[in-house]
Amino acid sequence: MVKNSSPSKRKSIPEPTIARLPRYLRSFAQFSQSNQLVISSKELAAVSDINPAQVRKDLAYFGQFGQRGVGYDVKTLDEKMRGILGLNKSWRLALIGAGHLGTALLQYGGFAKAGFKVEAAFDVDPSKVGWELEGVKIWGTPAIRQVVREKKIEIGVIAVPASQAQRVADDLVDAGIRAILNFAPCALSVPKSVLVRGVDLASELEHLTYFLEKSSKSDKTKNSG
Amino acid sequence: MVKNSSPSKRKSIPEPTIARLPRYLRSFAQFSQSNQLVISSKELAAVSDINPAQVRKDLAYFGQFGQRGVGYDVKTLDEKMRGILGLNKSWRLALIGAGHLGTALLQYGGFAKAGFKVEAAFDVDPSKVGWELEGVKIWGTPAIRQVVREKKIEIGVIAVPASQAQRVADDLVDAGIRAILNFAPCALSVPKSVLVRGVDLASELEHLTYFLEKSSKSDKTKNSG
DNA sequence: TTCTGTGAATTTATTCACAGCA
DNA sequence: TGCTGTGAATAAATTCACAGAA
Repeated sequence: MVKNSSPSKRKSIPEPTIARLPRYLRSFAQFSQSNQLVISSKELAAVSDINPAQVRKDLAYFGQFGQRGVGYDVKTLDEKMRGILGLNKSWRLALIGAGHLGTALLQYGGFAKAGFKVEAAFDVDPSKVGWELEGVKIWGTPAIRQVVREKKIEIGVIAVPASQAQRVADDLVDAGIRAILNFAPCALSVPKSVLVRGVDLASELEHLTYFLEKSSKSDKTKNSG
Repeated sequence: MVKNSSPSKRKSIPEPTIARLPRYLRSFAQFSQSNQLVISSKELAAVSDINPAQVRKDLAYFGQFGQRGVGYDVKTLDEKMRGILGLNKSWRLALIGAGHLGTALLQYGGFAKAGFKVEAAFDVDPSKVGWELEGVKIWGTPAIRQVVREKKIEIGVIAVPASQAQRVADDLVDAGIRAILNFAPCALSVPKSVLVRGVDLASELEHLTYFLEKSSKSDKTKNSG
């Protein structure tokens, strides 16, 4: 309906490109640590296990950050990419489910480092309610709507069993959440204005076993053929 | 080099197809529960949020499982897909890192249900060594090589901090592991005979914020234009 | 020279559209 | 009629290959 004419997105960015940006970000951190100020697409490609032309194309979608004959300034590129991923602001998160997975997510430094601030945690277990976990207050699940609304929380992280996930998602949607990261192994139905990203741990293993199974089978074929 | 002529893979299967198989598996479970014996590609597509033609093409890569005018027998399809994903056997897993994430992975029933058996857990913390976690014995990390080899463990799940991940991966490789699922936010360098799949929790959030940031920006554009 | 930025070529994945079977 | 299976058409992503800037 709307013509795509804004200068920041003359062509729409391919999904796989977006998925690669966080990987580049990790690489910049690596290079920064070893005081390397400039990187070439070739180097970046090598550590990210990607084709150099792909790297250049990915970066070029967002502007001309490199210098011909030289490469890319690590710091500049890091800042630009953070801006593109929306990591210049501190996003307000809610964690639903204060079990082991929830605790792992809070402890794991990656969230805070990338500018995510967990504003509240929720759990059904009354013995947990009122306590703090890694400095984050735990509320009962009935409080989700009110607290999420009051604290203007933008992203919900669902770390509850599959049986409870849809109910939690409904509450988050009611409270005006903008995006959900779902660790429960089930699909969620939400209005299409709300972004959902699912991480299914068992799926990842099943993807591995597909290849293991396949290679076992071709070994057998080799012997019998 | 080698001509691809085996009947089970006349054409090589697209990666995205493989990634969708676990999703189909979840859907079959749903339909089985509600005693629906037959599904059409349309129904399967609706719950999986995929195009029906895509569903048919995905399934047809592996054989002709459907019946024209009718649909697919849920039970048959479920069994076939499990076979293709290698889920008919019980895979032997090692969990490295018995912190909150490791515990969450053990507790989360999805692994056992999909036929994964965690044979041993490992941790650097001496106070954990010798104890059991969800019925799985915890060993010290120096035991990785011996235990993995003795128990013929095939898949390693790395749930340790990034700083320790590469060392752990090296030990697993030495012990003859075939695949690694890596939850540490870093790339691992392993021989190419070993499969690695990384799950980066922060990346998933960053993917979400990219879209949130973009929609915020286009809102502003709307007002100023 | 070296390395970026980018059209063109190629490869891969998705969707259409319909023949064929129940 | 209703649905699968699949070539053909389309769309999307990757890679090549080279012009152009430092």
